[in-house]
Amino acid sequence: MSNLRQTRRSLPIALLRARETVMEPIREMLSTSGVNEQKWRVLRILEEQGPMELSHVARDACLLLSSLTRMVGPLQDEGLVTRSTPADDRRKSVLAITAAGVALIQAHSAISAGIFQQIEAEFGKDRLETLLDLLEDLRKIDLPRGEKG
Amino acid sequence: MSNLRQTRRSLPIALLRARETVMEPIREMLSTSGVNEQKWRVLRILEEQGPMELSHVARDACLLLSSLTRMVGPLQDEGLVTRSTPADDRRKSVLAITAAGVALIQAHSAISAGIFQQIEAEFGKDRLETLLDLLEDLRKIDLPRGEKG
DNA sequence: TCAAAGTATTTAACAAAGCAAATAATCGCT
DNA sequence: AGCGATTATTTGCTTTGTTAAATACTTTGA
Repeated sequence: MSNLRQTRRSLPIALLRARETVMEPIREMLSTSGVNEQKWRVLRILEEQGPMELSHVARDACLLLSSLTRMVGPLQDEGLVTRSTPADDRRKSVLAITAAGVALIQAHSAISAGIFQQIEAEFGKDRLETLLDLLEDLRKIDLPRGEKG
Repeated sequence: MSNLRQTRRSLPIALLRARETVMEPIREMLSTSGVNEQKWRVLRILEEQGPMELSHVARDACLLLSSLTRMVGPLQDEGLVTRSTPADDRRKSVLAITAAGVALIQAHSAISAGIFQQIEAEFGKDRLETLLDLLEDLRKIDLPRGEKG
């Protein structure tokens, strides 16, 4: 009945648009790197957190496990990661970044840092900190997850 | 303060993860709607802003124009949008949501509002407002765009 | 009026990711 | 040993990203 013309702000769209803004220069940087956005995320996560199980990498990189599985082969072929099976649980598969993978990230670290600094300069250091805090906290909220089935 | 953790916080990944958190229940909602995330965005934008040129819809929905073009046919076939060519400039193509499209959105508006309310309750109303403000401002910053060529 | 330049959209082709369902290998527990 | 749960892989299909080129229309200016 009540038809309030609610141009209510949409959190999903706001997040998407902000991400597009930030990713534009990063995508440009990656266009000369030989890896795409998803592979870049995987490498960064492995570099920061060390060897990890596939499912944990998928969770942290926001990738489906099946998508991650599919890209591991190419990543190995490019010499950027290695995989191994821990003896204590042979269902698992542990991914680790190679020296070449680290080198790839470091080769772009200057540009990457420059982009981040520009964002910081344009946006303000404390506001950026606040934003990062809020985003991390948002990640932690407990929404009722739909159990399919 | 302690310098235990060296992990630098990544804005792109933080944005992506926050978005995944928010989108999870929304994707579940959409799984019964017959439209995917992208189509949902297009319909919401048309519903809120009225008939719009394709390129403007693409910009607001964070879609490539070619991707949007590709989905217009199916959206028409499903009876959710109509397109027309304005007489004053026949290069353009204007998209408008149909009654069925509005009905589709309204059929899920209760669930959608519920999700948003839960986010608000878990996260806090003013922090959410702050987050939305920051995200919108981030969108406005002027990063040096790479001119390819 | 006509050609050139500009704008809006379309099309095509390939790589890649989402998604869902089936399969396999392994582990924990009884 | 055997059963159910966990972890990962595979597969088939759909969709989008991406790039480049083509098409259709409009504007500009000689």
